[in-house]
Amino acid sequence: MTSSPAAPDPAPHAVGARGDLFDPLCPTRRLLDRIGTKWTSMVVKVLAEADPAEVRFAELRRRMPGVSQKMLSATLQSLARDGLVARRVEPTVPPRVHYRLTPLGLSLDAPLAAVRAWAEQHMPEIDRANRAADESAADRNDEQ
Amino acid sequence: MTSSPAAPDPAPHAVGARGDLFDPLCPTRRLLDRIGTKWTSMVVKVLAEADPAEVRFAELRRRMPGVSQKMLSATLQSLARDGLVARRVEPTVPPRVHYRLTPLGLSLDAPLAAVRAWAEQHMPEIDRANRAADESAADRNDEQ
DNA sequence: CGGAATCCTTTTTGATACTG
DNA sequence: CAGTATCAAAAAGGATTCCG
Repeated sequence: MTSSPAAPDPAPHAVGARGDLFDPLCPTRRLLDRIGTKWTSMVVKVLAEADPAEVRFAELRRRMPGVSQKMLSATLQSLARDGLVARRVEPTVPPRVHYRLTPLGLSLDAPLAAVRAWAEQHMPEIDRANRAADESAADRNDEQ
Repeated sequence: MTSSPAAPDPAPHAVGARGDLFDPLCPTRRLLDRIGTKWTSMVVKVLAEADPAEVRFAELRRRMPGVSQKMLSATLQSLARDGLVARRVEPTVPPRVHYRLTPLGLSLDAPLAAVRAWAEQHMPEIDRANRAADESAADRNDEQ
């Protein structure tokens, strides 16, 4: 991925690694680099569906089985930097940190939901295609 | 990414690296792992917009500045395996290979177009948010 | 509690060279 | 032309430890 959500990007405005020699780093690519980031779109989904819109870190983690706190933290920072989630810290003695989607983040949920819907509808077909491809490969190995 | 589109995946049906101990590897995640793959969604876009629906490898490459032929090849293989693109080989002496979207692949373009549209509409906001975040960071460094 | 920092491993990507 | 193979670099991800 071009932009790194995990690392606090030392040179935030240096768009391409070696500069934008080629494509103008189209917004779509940049966005997909972000939402492709393993946990990003899940955070958006979970927050979009959260009923009290604000969710605490630990609770968020509980709702996303498999995230390490490092990745969740990095993902949330990245989303906050992008203005998609808002962070609120209660200055209590063990601090309580709440996250929620901004209006911008919420608006992203719509197109993502479309992708989700497509995935749920068509992944079986993709799986079938994969099995078919595997079989053909096996056939080619058998034919002698 | 969980599934590797570049490498011909030695164990195609082993969904999770350590098994699906947690989430059932929801279809959405699996799909996003694929379309997050740097070039996948661009191939879908380019092929969806191609007027003769079929495009040759070299032409495809020309339309996607920055792809290495290795990655384009890997991406196309992955998409073909998933049943999203069809491959047609003319058995001429230098072979001509054409790619086109399958109906399934074409149907994926719709949700992806929604994401693209969102990106083009809102990336300026995201950029603004990033600049704001950078400034705050700079401020925090200046205050002594 | 919510992280930040560090270390280490796996995956991904790109350059380059070679082939049917 | 359309790849494959190989190698090296980089990025992502996870585990662990430490801190306010």
